Amino acid sequence: MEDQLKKIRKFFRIHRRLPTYQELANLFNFASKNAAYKLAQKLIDAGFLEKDETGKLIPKKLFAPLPNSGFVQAGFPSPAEEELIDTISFDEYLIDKPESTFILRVSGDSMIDAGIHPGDIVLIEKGRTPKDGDVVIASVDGEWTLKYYHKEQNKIVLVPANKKYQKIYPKNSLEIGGIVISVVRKYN
Amino acid sequence: MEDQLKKIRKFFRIHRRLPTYQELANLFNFASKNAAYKLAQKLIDAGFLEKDETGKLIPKKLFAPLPNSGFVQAGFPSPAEEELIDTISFDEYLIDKPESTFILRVSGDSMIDAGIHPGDIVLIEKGRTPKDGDVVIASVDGEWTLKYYHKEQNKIVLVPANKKYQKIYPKNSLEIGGIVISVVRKYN
DNA sequence: TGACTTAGTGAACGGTTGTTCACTATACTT
DNA sequence: AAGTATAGTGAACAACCGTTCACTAAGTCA
Repeated sequence: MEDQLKKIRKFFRIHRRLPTYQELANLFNFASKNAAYKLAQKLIDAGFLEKDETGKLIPKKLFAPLPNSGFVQAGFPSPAEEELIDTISFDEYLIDKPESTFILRVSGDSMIDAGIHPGDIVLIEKGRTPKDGDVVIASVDGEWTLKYYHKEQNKIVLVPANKKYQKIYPKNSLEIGGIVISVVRKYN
Repeated sequence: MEDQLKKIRKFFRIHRRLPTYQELANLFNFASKNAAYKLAQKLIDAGFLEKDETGKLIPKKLFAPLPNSGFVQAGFPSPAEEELIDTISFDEYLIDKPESTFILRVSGDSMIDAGIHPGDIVLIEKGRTPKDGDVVIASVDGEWTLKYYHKEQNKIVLVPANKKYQKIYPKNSLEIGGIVISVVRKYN
């Protein structure tokens, strides 16, 4: 089943859409569309694909799981090996709840020691209760900044990841805009 | 034209595929498919969309540009505003050349001061000549590691972004696996 | 052995697909 | 005022769409 998904993902990567049943049949050298239809149905039942209300195949939210392409120091994984260039959909990998997730570009270096640099893009999910240690976007003195969310004996502390800045003990109200669920950086 | 793209992107986000011409017509309250057809053709000519060899619409590589959702410190951008949850395709944003890009998970902390942490995912493009200051994946003593690529009077130096480690002056052969074009980190 | 599941073939269906053509109404030039 | 783009209508075309049905061959299990 993994092999079949691999082929379909490859089609998806190349054509930027999922195949029709005829195309699916060609992909697997089936003489009949129906074989493809049944295969697709099986993959749908197994939760790997989805269908439109019009019957068209569409990618599941988590269509392509992250390929286990090995660790950097463990010998060089050849990208020529098909499996490694198997597309992952970063969209679906990064975003669980599209309706409550949004994007910000980071300015300032207050979280630089947490690996969040100016110019990076952060994905923020709102409406979730922050856990101790989460990176949150919070309103401090009318300005929104990124900080670690910590608790010290039942009191909330906002901690920057940069020695240049100080911890913040919010006095009255503390507004949390959301918690940072991922960081994306692109060079050049 | 931006408004029209917005509607199409919204359809794409919801349905996980681009509309047919009939659906496009419904989307814009056109009575005729042909109006949609012409609109699509215009957007294709302007470089915002693409067509299959079968005529179907497919997303451009850079289909949805990154929404300019403002900087963190510049007042809180409300995600309720439609435009902000306008999907960006991270895939297309991050990956220019799918055929020569692959994914690695980072182990080790040799680039931690560059904001590349253990567990992060790096996107690597192979076959490109590194520029001074690029982060590259290089083979050092038979092991692959991430390092800054620098030149000191015509000689190549591999510089880690962590004071714990030392610069490497490669003696004979130096194998560059590719250059890091982006970093993706997901929390939890 | 015999019953049952699974995987694929092949044909058929009504509806939808992308595309083209001829036509109309509105707006923008000069 | 006349001419010309631009935007949308409506109908038509063959080709293809998803889906269903009846059937076959191979494998599995008891």
